[in-house]
Amino acid sequence: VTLGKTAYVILGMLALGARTGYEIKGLVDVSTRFFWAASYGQIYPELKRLEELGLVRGERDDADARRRKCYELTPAGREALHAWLTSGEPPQFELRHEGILKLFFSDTLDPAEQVEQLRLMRAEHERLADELRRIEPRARAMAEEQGRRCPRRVLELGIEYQEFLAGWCSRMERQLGAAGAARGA
Amino acid sequence: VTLGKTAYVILGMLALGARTGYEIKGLVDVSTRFFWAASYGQIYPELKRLEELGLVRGERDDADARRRKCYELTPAGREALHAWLTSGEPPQFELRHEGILKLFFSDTLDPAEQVEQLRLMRAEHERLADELRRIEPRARAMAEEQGRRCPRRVLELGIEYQEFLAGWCSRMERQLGAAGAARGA
DNA sequence: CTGATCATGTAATTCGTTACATGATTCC
DNA sequence: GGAATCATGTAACGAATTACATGATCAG
Repeated sequence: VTLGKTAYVILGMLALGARTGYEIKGLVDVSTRFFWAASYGQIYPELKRLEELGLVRGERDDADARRRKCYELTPAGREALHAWLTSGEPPQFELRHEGILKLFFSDTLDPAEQVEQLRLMRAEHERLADELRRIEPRARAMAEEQGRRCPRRVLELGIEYQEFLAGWCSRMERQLGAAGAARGA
Repeated sequence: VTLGKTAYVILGMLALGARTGYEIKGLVDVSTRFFWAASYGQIYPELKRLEELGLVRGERDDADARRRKCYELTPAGREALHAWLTSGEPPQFELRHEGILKLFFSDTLDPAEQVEQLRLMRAEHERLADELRRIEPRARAMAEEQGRRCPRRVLELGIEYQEFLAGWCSRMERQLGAAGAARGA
């Protein structure tokens, strides 16, 4: 039985201290979401499946007013997580970017229209960069209080990544703007 | 009826001169694949659907030794493509990156193991950058012979993109390597 | 004649999102 | 009491990959 990558998101979040499906989803939404998203529709069934596989153990505490089910990693789960973290396979990588796709086919557009699409794409990446920057305090706290540096490192990569794409758009806008102006003059 | 993004890949490739499903797939594999992939399992059914919608017209020529079906854009198809290219919605963007995901959870690994994972991730992005560079002559030819500049622009973005990620890994490897050496000394 | 490439398609499966259903608790 | 949030789950759907099936043509 091979686990999907999303299973490791769950195992990883449990290792970071999340206990319920709800908490996992909450953490994902302020961290891995930007390079690996997950929805309730995946998380709850996958938790059940991981329990059947013996990688997590779930317990419903009757004393708990919220009728939540708290999970924790089993030794086997911890092992599976570590095995994945150190496995030698080239990591899966997949991008779907509608903005770049449009750009690819944009030779029939006039420069002004192309610039407009670039602006739209840049706005989106700037928005994402902002969203990430708003998370920074949380990541900094985690690094300082718990000594967990990786989430912050990855967050910083995320910000640079969004800025890289926004910056490329910006440069391209200037280039096309100059070309358009030259033609117009 | 709203079209999926992959429908626009097909419309766009037909606009660029591809005629059959096979040719579309071939072009996708040396161009958009890196930011929007498509398989036969999508292309052929989608071509049929686009024909029913009147956006493409397909013809099977009996004189053709290969029993292929040649498609072309209808005016409605050209319009749909142009409407999408100029639409004001923020472009869809989705990334699934296992390497970054691993990194996020890597606080339990020792520096040497972390560096090893970074090397793996960097190797992958360097490989992709190379793959893209091998396509460049094709894109340059298209720009010079047909005046289509967008594919080349996008290819250059693709190369810079892969190099950006490889470069980040490289920097991080050095950082962790230095930290590990300091600890070891 | 044989392997590579051209060529079209379908079926099964996997992965993931969205929407829905339900209800408790906490804060104001 | 009412809104926000906590909390768990399922069902329907959609998007995409993979594997399979089939066969023609072309280059050596």
